[in-house]
Amino acid sequence: MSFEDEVLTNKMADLFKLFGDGTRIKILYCLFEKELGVGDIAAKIGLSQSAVSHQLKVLRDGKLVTNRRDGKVIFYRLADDHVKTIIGQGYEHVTED
Amino acid sequence: MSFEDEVLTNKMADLFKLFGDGTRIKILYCLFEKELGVGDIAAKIGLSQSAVSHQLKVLRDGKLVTNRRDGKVIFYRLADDHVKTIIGQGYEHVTED
DNA sequence: TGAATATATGAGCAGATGTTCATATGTTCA
DNA sequence: TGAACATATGAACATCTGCTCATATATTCA
Repeated sequence: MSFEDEVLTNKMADLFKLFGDGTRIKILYCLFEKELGVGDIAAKIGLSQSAVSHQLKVLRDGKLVTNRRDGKVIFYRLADDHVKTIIGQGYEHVTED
Repeated sequence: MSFEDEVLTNKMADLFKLFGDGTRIKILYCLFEKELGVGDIAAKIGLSQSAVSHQLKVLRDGKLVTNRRDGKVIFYRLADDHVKTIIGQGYEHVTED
């Protein structure tokens, strides 16, 4: 990485910004095992449907999650394995000694 | 990780928050190779001494950097290898295809 | 078609964030 | 000691963020 690459450093900052919020971390962690509907996520983390939906949009725009519709329910899942890897790194750092 | 662990998820979010700003990413990247004084960092990334100093305080409080004084200069360095690892993961994610 | 259910979205607001400007603190050296 | 240099810090300000509330959109099924 060339340090002077303003675009690249900002892209990285924008990526980490997505992980820099408790609600979004919880949403992502919810989806570690299996896809879930919006209502399920909201219930699990104890936030309103609206708040979760707004954050899911942020995560969608950031390409960290994808979704599919099945009837009335829209199921969300993690977009790729980097999400798990990055959260895993954060977890390790935070839980060290 | 127990998902319900509000404290843990917030700690993780606070960690990622540190990486979620272009200026801080640049500062951290500056320090990949060797320790640097505040003035050097400011010059490298093209920001005021004050702005850099403020962000260094944030990084210090977050335990991502440490410093030592040598005469008039205060040298900063990365606190541990997790910093490189986490930025590396972000870099990979951002530069993929 | 119309009611019920699930999700998305826009406006508004309070709190957080990052920069600048001015100034304080700390160190060296003549 | 006092001037010069390096860094830190506080206040002020504009911008960004994440939530709530109200409402729109989409789907199912009687």
